[in-house]
Amino acid sequence: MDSPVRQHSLREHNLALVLRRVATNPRPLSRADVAAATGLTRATVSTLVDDLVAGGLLAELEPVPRAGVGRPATGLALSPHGPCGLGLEINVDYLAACVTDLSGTVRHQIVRHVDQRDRPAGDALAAVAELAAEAADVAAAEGLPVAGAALAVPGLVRQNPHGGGHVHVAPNLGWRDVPVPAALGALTLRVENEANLAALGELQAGEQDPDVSPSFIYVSGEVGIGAGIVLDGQLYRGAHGWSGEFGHLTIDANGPRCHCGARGCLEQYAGQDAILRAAGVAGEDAVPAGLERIQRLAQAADPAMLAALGAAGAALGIALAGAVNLLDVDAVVLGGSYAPLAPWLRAAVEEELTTRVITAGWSPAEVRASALGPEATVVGAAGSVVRDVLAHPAAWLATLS
Amino acid sequence: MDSPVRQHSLREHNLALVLRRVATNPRPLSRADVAAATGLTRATVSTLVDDLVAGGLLAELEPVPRAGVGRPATGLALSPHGPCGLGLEINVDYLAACVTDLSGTVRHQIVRHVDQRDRPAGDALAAVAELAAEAADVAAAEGLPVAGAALAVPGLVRQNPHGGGHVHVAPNLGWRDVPVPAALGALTLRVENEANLAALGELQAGEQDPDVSPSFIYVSGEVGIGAGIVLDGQLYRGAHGWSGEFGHLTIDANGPRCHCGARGCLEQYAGQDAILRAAGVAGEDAVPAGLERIQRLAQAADPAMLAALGAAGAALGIALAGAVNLLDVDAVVLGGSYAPLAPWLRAAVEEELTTRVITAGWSPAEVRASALGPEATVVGAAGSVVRDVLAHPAAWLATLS
DNA sequence: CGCCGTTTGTATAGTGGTTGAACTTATTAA
DNA sequence: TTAATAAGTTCAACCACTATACAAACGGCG
Repeated sequence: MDSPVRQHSLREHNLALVLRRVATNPRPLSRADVAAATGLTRATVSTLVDDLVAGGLLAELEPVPRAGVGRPATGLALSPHGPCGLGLEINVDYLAACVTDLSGTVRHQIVRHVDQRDRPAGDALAAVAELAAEAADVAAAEGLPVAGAALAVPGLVRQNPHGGGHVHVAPNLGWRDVPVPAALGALTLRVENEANLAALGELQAGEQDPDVSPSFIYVSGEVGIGAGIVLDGQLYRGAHGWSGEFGHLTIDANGPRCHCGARGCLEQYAGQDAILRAAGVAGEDAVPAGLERIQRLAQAADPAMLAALGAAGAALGIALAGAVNLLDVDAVVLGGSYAPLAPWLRAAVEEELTTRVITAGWSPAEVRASALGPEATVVGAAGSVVRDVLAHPAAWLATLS
Repeated sequence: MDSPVRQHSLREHNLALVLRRVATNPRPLSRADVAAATGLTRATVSTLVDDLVAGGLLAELEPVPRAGVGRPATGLALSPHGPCGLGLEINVDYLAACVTDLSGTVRHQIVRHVDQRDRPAGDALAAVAELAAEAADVAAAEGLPVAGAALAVPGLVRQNPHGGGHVHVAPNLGWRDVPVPAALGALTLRVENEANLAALGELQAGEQDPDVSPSFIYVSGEVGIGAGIVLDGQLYRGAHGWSGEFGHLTIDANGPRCHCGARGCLEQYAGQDAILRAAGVAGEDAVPAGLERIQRLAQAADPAMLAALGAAGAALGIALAGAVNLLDVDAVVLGGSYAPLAPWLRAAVEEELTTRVITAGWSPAEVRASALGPEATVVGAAGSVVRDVLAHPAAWLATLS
């Protein structure tokens, strides 16, 4: 932030400005449109667009015959052959990889169902590297250069500045102090918390107007409960990258003991295990287990399960109300396994938000289910790579020459 | 954010860059020092500094005989005759005003003890305008041009973009839907929540290294409990400016009813009235009342009061632990009336933070008492005006010509 | 069918801000 | 007195933008 600004930075900024305009607009824009929207002159936009087209980020479309009089405009859109992002995910019972292009479209996706709990961390990392290589091959076959990779891990992660990092602890994977390499082959690899990347996925899916900066909390209810916090259109990572440890907000100071050592953590009320326990179906070796079990029973209107979900929703609502009071966000997104359960959780969550959020009367926070559902994480991971390219096109162009 | 960047913006940025360097450095810097620190060339720094000196923001000091060889450097420092900020505060039992110069030094301060609870909002605003005029006269007498004014109100405020705003509700003042004018005479007036401005004051007081961006939560325990959130060195205001409604975080979902309509809000455990009640001295017409009463009893080691403060600290700690889990901040600042009570609160707060914050083992959040104490709010208000000038010197220079 | 008006996109000169190198100034060390 | 050193200034060059003029590609109209 404390860097001087030279002529060059100016160009970098304006390249990004033009690219973002085209990227966030649902329909193709002409150079003249971009000029009008950004406030730059048509001449400047032309030279900027030339660079972006030469760098393979933008593509010129066939000039469509325009409605009114005058010379028809050549449409500009994100290049379908531009750099793509590689998203990777390690989770409790599966590994996943996906490739998204510049527009955020998923071009390829692989999910491998493998239980990670009994495996050493090294094996999981090796397996995900294999998956990544597979995905990279697909990208290469489609002629997409890969800009980088992002790996989602359900745990506390310290990111290194130039890729790689360190997983301090991932309780549900049984990981502790696992180093993550800075690169997969030639690709730099960013590690990040699962919920953060899912929140980014949600942000991208919801982005319409380039002038609006949404603020929301994405709650990811997997086996643990995490949250990704988006403030003014930006993912907030925290001072050490450990923001969003939502599962251990206190619901009742004297509540049941949590594995973290404290008492009455949210996870003890709204975690998957807690819901099953509250519904009286824990410990049974019934198939299906976990989320699916909950969903089946809820769909069958099992009274115990409906009550359990109501209680979980209330606890979730109390925690979310605290977060909204603190952060004044517009919306709360129920993600991860909460997304399919949203129909049964929403009422309780909304009730708590209404009574406990002090500003609810003026501008109530919206409660919505994640648009992407459980795929939000991998897609968000891949999207985060693409997002970086779109935000700093000059850096990408520099790698080409 | 979506504005194009012309040559002019470049200069604006670099003017701010140079000014910030000089402002945040404890000792005078030479042009050459600034060039080395910022990465700009000496030539560029020279022209920038010329503008800043001409605009009355920087002053050249007498060239001190330097230690080593070479031409002695002319020191640069913030001008003592530069623009100053006017801070105003309306609180339950007093009005305050203060004037701070560019360096943040308080040049003048007035406190008027008047109970606001029985007065109409208009009267309080008129009285504070009078105070502001008085302070502005003092500034004029000292030859300080006033850059603007900021008014702190203990309530929910909507800011208008160009000054003024609307107080939706300020429960402890008995205000509801009170409009605040956009200007006091010729001065634009910004309205803001009390805790936010106090947090800014704390931020300024703690600023040493220009390359470090602190993140902390400032808890202001006045009659109500508010919080100011500073993330990466920036005050976070929220989507509508309503962040930091700390007093209504839930401590116990089935706890005592709060005047906000919910149950078990933090204010019912750690508010001034709650502490007095818990110590068994509420309702008595003893003198002194309120904070002073609490302080006296605590100093006298009254067992009931010590227990009450311990309980309040624990509740505060639970709420703060939630905030730290969510936001991953470095520090928690006990401000407002919590500052003088910090000796009796700290242990309980720290205990809860240690057990309930999941990352406490890796990087525990620091708990500290506010450096400025109860003056943080007015001083922060005045400082926020100065801060704007320092952050956007070009805007100030433009007003001169 | 040809001309005009309209809009898009490009070319060219001009402007503002930064760089880099040379130069001046002020001081210490020898 | 001279050499070395560092601070600050001057000036040509450069780069990215703006403004203006112009070429290109279309519809509308007589």
